[in-house]
Amino acid sequence: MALRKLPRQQRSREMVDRIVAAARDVLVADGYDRLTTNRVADRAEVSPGSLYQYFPDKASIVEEVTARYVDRLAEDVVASLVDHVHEDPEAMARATAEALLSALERDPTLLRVVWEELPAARHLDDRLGLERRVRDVLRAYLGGRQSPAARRRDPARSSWLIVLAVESLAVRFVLDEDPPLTRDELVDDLVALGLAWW
Amino acid sequence: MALRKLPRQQRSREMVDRIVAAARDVLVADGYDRLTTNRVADRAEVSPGSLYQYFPDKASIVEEVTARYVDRLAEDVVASLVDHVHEDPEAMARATAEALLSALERDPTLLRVVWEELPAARHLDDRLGLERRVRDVLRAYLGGRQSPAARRRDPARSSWLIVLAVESLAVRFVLDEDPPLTRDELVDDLVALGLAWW
Amino acid sequence: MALRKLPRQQRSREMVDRIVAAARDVLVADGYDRLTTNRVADRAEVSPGSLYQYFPDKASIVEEVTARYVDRLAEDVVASLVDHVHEDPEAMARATAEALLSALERDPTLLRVVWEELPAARHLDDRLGLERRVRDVLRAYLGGRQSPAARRRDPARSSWLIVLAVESLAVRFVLDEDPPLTRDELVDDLVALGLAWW
Amino acid sequence: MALRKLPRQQRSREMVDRIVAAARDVLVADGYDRLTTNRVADRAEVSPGSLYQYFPDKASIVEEVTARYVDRLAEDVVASLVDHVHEDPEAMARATAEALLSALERDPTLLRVVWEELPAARHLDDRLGLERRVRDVLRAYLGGRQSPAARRRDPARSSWLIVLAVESLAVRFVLDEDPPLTRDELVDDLVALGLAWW
DNA sequence: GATGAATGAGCCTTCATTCAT
DNA sequence: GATGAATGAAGGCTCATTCAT
Repeated sequence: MALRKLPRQQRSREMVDRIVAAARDVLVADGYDRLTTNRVADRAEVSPGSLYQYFPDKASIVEEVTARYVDRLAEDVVASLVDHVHEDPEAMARATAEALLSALERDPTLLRVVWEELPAARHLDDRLGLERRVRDVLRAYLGGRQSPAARRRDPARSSWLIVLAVESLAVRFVLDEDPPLTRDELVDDLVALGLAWW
Repeated sequence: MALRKLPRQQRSREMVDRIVAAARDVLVADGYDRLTTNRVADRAEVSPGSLYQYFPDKASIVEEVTARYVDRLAEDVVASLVDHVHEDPEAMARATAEALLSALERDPTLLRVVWEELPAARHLDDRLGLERRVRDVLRAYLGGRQSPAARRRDPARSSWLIVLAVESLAVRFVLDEDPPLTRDELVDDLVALGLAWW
Repeated sequence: MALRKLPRQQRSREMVDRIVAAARDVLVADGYDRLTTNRVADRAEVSPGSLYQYFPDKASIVEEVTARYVDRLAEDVVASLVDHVHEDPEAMARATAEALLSALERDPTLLRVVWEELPAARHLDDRLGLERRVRDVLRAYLGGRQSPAARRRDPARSSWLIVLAVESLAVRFVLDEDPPLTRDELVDDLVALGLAWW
Repeated sequence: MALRKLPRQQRSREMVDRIVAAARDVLVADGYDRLTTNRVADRAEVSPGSLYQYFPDKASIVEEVTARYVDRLAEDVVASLVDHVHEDPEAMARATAEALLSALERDPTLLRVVWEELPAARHLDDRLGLERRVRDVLRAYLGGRQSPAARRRDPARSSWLIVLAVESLAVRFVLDEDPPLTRDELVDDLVALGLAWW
C-alpha cells in the first residue's frame, strides 16, 4: 500500500532488507534447521514467491544474513583499528581486541547460530573477507611501524597468524559457557599475542 | 538378489564399522548435503533397514563418523605428547605440533567436510573432548615442569589459549588453499606460541 | 507435464472436495489398507504435497471422508424424521426406517469399507454425532406426543436403545450377504421395535 | 531349555498360547496401532522368527486373539443359555443377558481394542460365529417352547434380530462412557426385547 | 512486481517377513 | 525347531521452488 508510492529503487532495497531481517530473526528465534523459506516469508510478511524476486535461492538469503553480520563485525574492528592508528602499538592492539569482543558480544545468539549451526562453508567466504580486510589494514597502517628487530618476520605470515588466532579465541570466548579466563585477561593475552608476533 | 547369495552380513561390531566407513566414504565422495541414509546403505552394501538396527537415526551415524575421526586425532596428539614428555619443552611442543599437522593431513578431504560442511554443532562435543583431553595431558605432564618465572600464569588459562589457538591455526593451515607460510614455519610459530604462552 | 498445461487447480473449497472425493474413491476401489497419500493424490490429480495444504495428515483426510459420509446419513434420516413429524408414530417410524435404509443403500461399498475396514475408532465420533442428532430430534419432536401410558419410560433411555438397535440392525442388513429377512420385513421389525420401546 | 524336555505336541501348543497371550497383552497395553510382530515376540520372550513357525503372518496372530476372545464370550453365553433352558423364558433371557454383560465386562480394555481399534473385518467372522452359535442354541432349545401365538414369526428372522440387537446394545453399554441407563435397566430392556420378539 | 497455491522429487524411517546358522 | 540379524518395499511427509494470475 504505502510501499506502492515509493520509488522503485527504494522499494526493492526495502524488500531485501525486510527479507534479510526476517531471515536473521528466524535464525535467532528458531535456529538454522528450522529456517524454511516459508517461515522467512511469513516473518517478512511477504509471499514466498517474492523471496525469489530478490534472491536466487534459500542459500543466498542466509548468505546475505551472514555477509551483513560479518561485514558489520569487520567494520567495527577496522574502524577501531583506524581510530587508534596513531597511538602506540599496545594501545591500538588493546582497542582492537576490545572492539572485536564488543562486536561479537552484541548479538551472541546470532553468533552462536552462525558459528555453530550453519555449515562453516556457508560463511567461510565472509570470514575470509573479514580476515583479509583486517590483515590489510594491519599491514598497511602498522607495517611501517615495525621495530627493526621485529622486521625479521614476514608480515603476511604474522598477520595471518594473529588475525586467525585472535578471531578464533575471541569467538570461542564469547561462545564458551564458562571460559577459564576473564574478559580482561583475554584482552591482555590477545594484546600480548599481537605484540609478540608482530 | 545378489545379496541373498552372500554370506549373511557380519554381526554387530563389524556392521557398525561397515556403516560408519560407508558414511565416511559418502561424506568424502558426495559431501554432507548429499549424504542420505539410502546412499550410506548402498555404499555399505547393506539394506536401509539395517542402519536402524545399529543407529537410532541418520544424525547419529554422522556423529559416529566425526567422533571416530576426532578421537583418532586426539589419540595421535596425546600419544605424541606422552611420548615426548621427557624431552625439553621445545622438543615436545615441536613433536606435538608435527603430530597434529600429520594427523590433520592424513584425511584432508574428510577434514574439510567435517570442518566446513557439517554444522559445527554436530561435532562441537567431539572437539571439546579433544581439546579437554589435550589440555588435561598438557597440564598434568607439563604443569610440574614450569619454571618459576612461568608460574605466573594460570595453567587452565594457558592451556585453553594454546590448545584453541594451535587447533585453529593447524586446521586452517591444512584447509587453506594457499597459506602464507610453509608447514615448517607454521610449526615454528606454533612452538613459539606454546612456549611463549606457557 | 500434462498438469502444467491445465488451468491451475481450483482453490481451497474445491481442492478439499477434490481430495475428499479422491480419498473416497480410493477407499471404495482399493480398500482402506491400500489407501496411501500418494494414491489419493494421484486420483485427485494433485501432487502429494497439496494434500498437506488442506489436511494435517493422512488420518484427517480419511476422517473427512467418513465425517461427510456419516453426516449425509444423519441429514437424510433427520430430514425424514422432520418431514413426517406430523404423521402418526407408526408412519413416522416407517418413513424413518425407510430413509435410513435408503441412505445406507446408496453407497454400500463405502459403507462396507467404513464399517468393516476402518478401525471403528476412526469413525466413532461421527457415529456418536449421528446418533445424538437423531436422538435429539426424536426426543424433541416425539417427546411431547407420548401417550400417558408410554410416559413410564425415560426418553433418554428409550432413544438410546432405539437408535442404537435400529442403526446396528439396518447396517448389518445392508452389509449381510444373505440376511434372513426381506427389506420390508426389516422395516416392519424396526417400526415395531420403535413403537414397542417408546 | 526346560521346554526342550517337553513332548513335542505340548511344546507347540505352549508356544501358540505364549504368542497369543503376548499379542493380547500388547493389544491391551499398547493398542492395535502399536502392535508389531517384534513387540509381540519380545513380550512372548520368543524370537520374531518363531512367530512364523506357528502363524503364517501377523494378521493371523491377531485373529487368533480375537477368535479366542470371542469364543470365550460365546462359551459363556451358550453355557448360560444351556444352564437355564429348563426355566421359564424370562428367567432364561435374564440369565443370558446377565451372562453376556458379565462376559463383556471381564476384559473391557480388550473389548475396546477389539471393537474400536481393530478393523471390524478382522473380527467379523468371529462375531458371525458367535452370533450363529447363540442363534442355533436359541432356536434349538427354545424353538419348541414357542407359544402358538408367537409362532407367527420366522425363528431365523427373530433370532437374527434379537442376537444382533442384544449384542450391539450390550457391547455399547459396556463401552459407553456414560450410558443413559443402569445395568439393571439394560437387562430389563434386553429381556423385554427377547420376549417380545420371540 | 507481488502473490501464494501448487508442485514433486526425494528423504527418513518402519516393520512384516526371511533364512543361514 | 529356534534364532535374530538382515532385509527392502513402501509409506507419510517436507519444503525449496515455480508460475498463472
